[in-house]
Amino acid sequence: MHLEEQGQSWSQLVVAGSGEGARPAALEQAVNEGIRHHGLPPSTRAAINQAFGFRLQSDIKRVRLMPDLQEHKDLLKDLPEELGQEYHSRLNRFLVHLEEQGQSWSQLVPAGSGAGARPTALEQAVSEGIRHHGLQTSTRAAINQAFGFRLQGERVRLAPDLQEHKDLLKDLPEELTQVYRSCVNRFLVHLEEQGQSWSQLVPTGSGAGARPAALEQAVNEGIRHHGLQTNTRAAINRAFGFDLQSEAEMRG
DNA sequence: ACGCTCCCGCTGTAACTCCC
DNA sequence: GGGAGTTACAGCGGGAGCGT
Repeated sequence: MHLEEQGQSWSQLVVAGSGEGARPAALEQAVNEGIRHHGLPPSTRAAINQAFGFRLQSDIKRVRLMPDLQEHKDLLKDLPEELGQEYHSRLNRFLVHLEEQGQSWSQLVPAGSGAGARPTALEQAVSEGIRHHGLQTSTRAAINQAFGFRLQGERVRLAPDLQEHKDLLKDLPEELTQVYRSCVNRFLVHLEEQGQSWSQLVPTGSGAGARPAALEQAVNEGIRHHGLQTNTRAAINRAFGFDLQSEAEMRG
C-alpha cells in the first residue's frame, strides 16, 4: 500500500527473476525510506527479506560485524566466560578492524604471550585504532582483561598554541569539571592540528542554546575519525551552553 | 505490537598519571 | 603533596534483527 501511495509498484523496483539472496537496490531504498520517513514499521525490511529471501540492509552505516579469519573466530570462541558482553563486543570490533588493516592477531602477538605480557605491536595497533579509527577507548581494557595483558595508552601532553584558544580555556566556567576541561583542551589542540580555530567555526555571539553547524561537524569528525574522546561533545555543550548533537542523534 | 537478544554509542564518575 | 590533566570503566539507552 505504501508503494502505491508513492505511485510506485513492486515490478518497477524488483528486476524480474530476483531470487534467493538478491538485494534489489531500488527496493532497498524504497523500504528504508518508507521506514525512515513514512512510518512503516522497522520490521518491514525483515519481513520482506523473509518473504522473498532477499538480503536488504538498513541504510545506516554498518560495519562488518564478524571477523573473517578462522584464527580470529577461534579467538572469540575461546574468550573467558566471565568476560562481559561489552568487552566481547569491543574485541570483536578490534579483530574486524585488524582484518580491515590487513593484519591479524598472530602477527601482532608473539606465540606464548601470557598474563602480564605487553606485546608492543599489539599495543601500537590498539592505540592507533583508538586514536585514528574510531575504536572505543575501552578496547584496550577489553584486551587486557581477556588476555591478562598490560597494554598501556599513549600519553601526549599538548596545549594549544593560539592565543585565542588559550584565552578560551582561561575563561571556561568554574564549575566545569576537570575531565571536561581536558576534553575542551584536546579539542582546541585538535583544531590547530587541522589548521582551524574556534572563531572560524563559532559565530561571534553564539550563546546558550546555540548549535553552530561548523563546530558540530568538527566535533563529530574529531570524535569519529581522530580519536577524540566521546565526552568532547558533552564537554563543549557544558562549557558553552551549546546544543551540539551527535551523528547518531542527527540520523535518528 | 511486543518481547528478547545482540551490539554499539554516549555520558559521567572513578582511578590513574604528570608536573610544579 | 596537591592540583591539573588523562584514561579506564560502568551504566544506560536505543537501533536492528528475529520471533511470537
